[in-house]
Amino acid sequence: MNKETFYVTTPIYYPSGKFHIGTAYTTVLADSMKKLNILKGKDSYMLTGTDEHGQKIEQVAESKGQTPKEYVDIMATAAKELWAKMDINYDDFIRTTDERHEKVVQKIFDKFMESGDIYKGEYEGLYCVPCETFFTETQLVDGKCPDCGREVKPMKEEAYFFNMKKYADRLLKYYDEHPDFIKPAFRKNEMINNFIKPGLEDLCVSRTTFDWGVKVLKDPKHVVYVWLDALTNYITALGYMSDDETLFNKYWPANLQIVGKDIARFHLIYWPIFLMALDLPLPETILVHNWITMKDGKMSKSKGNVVYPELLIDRYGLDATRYFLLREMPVSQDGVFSPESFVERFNFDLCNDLGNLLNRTVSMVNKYFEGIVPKYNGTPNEVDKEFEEYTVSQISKVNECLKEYEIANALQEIWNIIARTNKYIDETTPWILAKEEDKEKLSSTMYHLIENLRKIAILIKPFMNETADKILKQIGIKDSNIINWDNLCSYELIPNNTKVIEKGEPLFMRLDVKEEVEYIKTGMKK
RNA sequence: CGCGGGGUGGAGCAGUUGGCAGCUCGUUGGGCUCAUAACCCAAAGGUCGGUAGUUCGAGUCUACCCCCCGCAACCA
Repeated sequence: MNKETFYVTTPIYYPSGKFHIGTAYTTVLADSMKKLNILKGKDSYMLTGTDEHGQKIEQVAESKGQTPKEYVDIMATAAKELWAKMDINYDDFIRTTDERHEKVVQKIFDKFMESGDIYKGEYEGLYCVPCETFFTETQLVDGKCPDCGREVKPMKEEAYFFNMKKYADRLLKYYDEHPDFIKPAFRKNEMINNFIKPGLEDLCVSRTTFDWGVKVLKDPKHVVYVWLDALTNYITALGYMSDDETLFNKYWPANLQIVGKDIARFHLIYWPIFLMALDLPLPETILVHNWITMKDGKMSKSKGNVVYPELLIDRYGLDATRYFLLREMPVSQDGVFSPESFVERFNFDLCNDLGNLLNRTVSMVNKYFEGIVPKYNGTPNEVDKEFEEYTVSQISKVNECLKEYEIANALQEIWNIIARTNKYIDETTPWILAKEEDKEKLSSTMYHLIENLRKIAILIKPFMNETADKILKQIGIKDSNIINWDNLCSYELIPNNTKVIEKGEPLFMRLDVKEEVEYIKTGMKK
């Protein structure tokens, strides 16, 4: 009943087009953290969703001859299909067009009006009449509208503003007192130097130039403008200010909110301030990750270098795709996607190191012990002892990385265990032990190999669930009590008479580099 | 102009509190046969962007400079 809780969120994605691997990355990251915390025995909850309001959606829908609602319904369905395909274990999918969300946004807006945090003012900007859009000076291309290239002119419109200035000092103090609030830490300096120190500007929270949004109850010609609508999803989804606040009371504040660097500012400044204004606790950690880029820079449709997750999943499987994304993206730096690196990681890490380790181990247990894993006999020799010590120390390294949400490093440390386990086979040379009929040593070696495979399976389970289960199945481990994070370090858990599968099945089949690189390149151009 | 990130053997990257420069891939040579032509070992290869300084000692600290990427405010 009183299990520790873990609440993780992704951003709500803006469905102005198909989701690419960047979006998939964020979601996989969140999903992995949820799965990890389930393995740790926590009551875990994950939220994702879509941000469906705004002028751009209105325009995209119109260009397709659909109403905004028709359009976002299609996109939300597509998103859910993708997450199902990617084994994303979310608990709730919030849409900003959900009634439960809209009603609470209106309540929050009213509350801020009453408290004086929101006031009526005038929004001044450069307006492109044909596009019906405001732009900032820096957005303009040669002083003209970036969309249509026509002249823009200064315009004013009535708008509501949120008083950000008032909270600037409190925010700085909060940053200072909560070093884990922002990860990686350099993002904090970026926010302070660029936005807070020069003086926060108040945020425009309503517009009158378009309709596709949440109506302001007390002034219906206004719709709530983007961030107040979007950011509050993290609490409206939990039922905050609704008739039933059970989930909210249980899971808020969030333990981890994952965002891309493009929306860092909104989550690191405006979001905490909104929460302060509501007198709510702030999330424990907001993790800002960088982007997946291509060799020629950012992914963009015009460059024809966009990679969609389906391309990789359909041909190479979900786990290979998830592994690549998590392994190749160092959260605090941009990671480069290339077909070559994808295929190489697949072959080296998945086939040669992991797949082959399982295969040779299963084969030996069958050959030398009729498939029955021998009993544990401690560490009868130095080699076994050193092997156990190494593995256990690696596991604590993995935990350290995960604590800091350095997932790529965590995977690297896990793969070090895999490499060390392969090396252990060469150190112990079971084929020679078999010839010499040194049953004691041979038993210990086989037991240690199986035990390490159990550990490896658990370690990768949050990231590659299906592969982990395949490994456990092949080494004959069924008892869920020995498949959890807490007893990861123990070496005494393989039950007597555990029997490995008779004929090992390859986890991953190696790829022809040339052929597959070509395949991915072709797929990227489509 | 400002702010943030980065500049480490052929490629991609690690290098917390300053102390013989590491990893993966590639190259070369060797070993093994349990295994998915997989696995293991070894070697070659770096004046750690530049200059000056602090120090017994700096990739790691200080100052200045050069180059690359991103951000620059209401654009999801």
